[in-house]
Amino acid sequence: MPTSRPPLSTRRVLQAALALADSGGTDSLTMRHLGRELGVEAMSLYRHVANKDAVLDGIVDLVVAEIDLPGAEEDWKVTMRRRGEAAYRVLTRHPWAPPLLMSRTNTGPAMLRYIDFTLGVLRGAGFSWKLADYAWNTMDSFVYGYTLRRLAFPVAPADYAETAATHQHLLAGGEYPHMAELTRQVTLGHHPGDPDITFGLNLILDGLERLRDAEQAG
Amino acid sequence: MPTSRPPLSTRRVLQAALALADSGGTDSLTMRHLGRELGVEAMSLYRHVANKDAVLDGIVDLVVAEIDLPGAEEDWKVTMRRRGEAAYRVLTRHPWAPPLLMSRTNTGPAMLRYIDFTLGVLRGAGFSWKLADYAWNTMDSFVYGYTLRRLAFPVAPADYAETAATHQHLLAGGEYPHMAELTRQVTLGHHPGDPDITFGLNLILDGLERLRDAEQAG
DNA sequence: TTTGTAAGCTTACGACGTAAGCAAGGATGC
DNA sequence: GCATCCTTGCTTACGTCGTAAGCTTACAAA
Repeated sequence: MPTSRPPLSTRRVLQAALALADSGGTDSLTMRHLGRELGVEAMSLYRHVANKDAVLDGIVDLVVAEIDLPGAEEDWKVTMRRRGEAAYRVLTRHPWAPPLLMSRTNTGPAMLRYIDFTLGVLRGAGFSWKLADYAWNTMDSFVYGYTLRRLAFPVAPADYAETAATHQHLLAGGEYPHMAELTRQVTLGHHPGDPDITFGLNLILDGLERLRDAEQAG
Repeated sequence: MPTSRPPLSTRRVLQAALALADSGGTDSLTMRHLGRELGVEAMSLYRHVANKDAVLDGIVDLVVAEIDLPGAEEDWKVTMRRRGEAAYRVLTRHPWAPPLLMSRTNTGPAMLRYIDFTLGVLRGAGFSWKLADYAWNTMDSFVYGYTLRRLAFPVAPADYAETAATHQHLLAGGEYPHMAELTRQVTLGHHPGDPDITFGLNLILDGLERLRDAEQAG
């Protein structure tokens, strides 16, 4: 008679799955491993989740739910920038999540809430429905794309120069002259390597503002 | 004595793998299936590729190599826009590719050539090294993010209104008022749904141009 | 002829997701 | 108090995967 354990539930299964993914990535998230973590056989999990895909969908929505929706600031651009930065922070805290988030159609409640909030902010700032829709799609394409690229190229900004130096030989053949020179610039410390996500966010937000103004003027 | 077949080679293995992925997605790309396609046992493939990851890296670079580099136009913005559109077209022709492309560190020759070309265009347009680096990173984050989102939400523009109508019930609860209204707008035909990739490309390119001008003026 | 080497084959192992059915225990109806 | 059922978790098993280890065959060089 082992120590009695709390009974399983969908919620407990998903939370354990999230913890497992956080500690070892998607590879370590197997039904058997997840069962072991909960002190249970793998097949028992199927009483509480339909299949592994349901587990993946579930933990992705748990992550999305972690994204704080900023309060409604007076300035919509500030709100939107914070929203993008918050998403980036949360997604990089769970590096296994973005590939899942983007390669499956996700309509979990947290995601819907997130989108609804965004539409509200843009409408409040005077965007037409059409432009608001374009706007959040453009923002999110960038945020997710940026996050994924950052994760797939996991060089901390501080190490960038060093890594660049290491890869110099790849570029030495003269086949990629511009990359070679760019790498040299980074190595010399003339510029810091990858842009912060704020760079792109501001670029897009400024552009959207101009489009909104043109729309209102026209 | 079966019909003699051409001998295996890394190239032939990768081409067969590409064809297999194109016809049935990543799921159907298994070593055994790939061997069968080539009239060979699975283990024979390991004479020509290190392991399955090498196959995946290889076919991703084959896809990247399909992206036409536009000729150097007089207008850098036109060139850059075409570049983004070409990438989008190629990647949607191989819908299994973007998730792979973005979730593994890729430095295949086709990718390096693609980046080098882009840097050259931007430098030719008067961008500093730093701004050119930021610029292509921002562009590509958007292009890949947009492409992935588009693939994960595979509603052809023409079907959008219909799909929206189908999902109306999800929104009827009043929990997501802005989404509900947006959906209604789409259903009424007031706007066409998802933006074309050109919308975001132009937005970003205009913003980059302004930054370059400011840089040159400063 | 001998010998070396490369290409492909055979067998096998330890994962994986999950279908099918069983066992035990608590709740419910009489 | 007893019989019933339903819930929860367990056991066993199947087909699939990537790939390690070693074998066979055939041709080229000596």
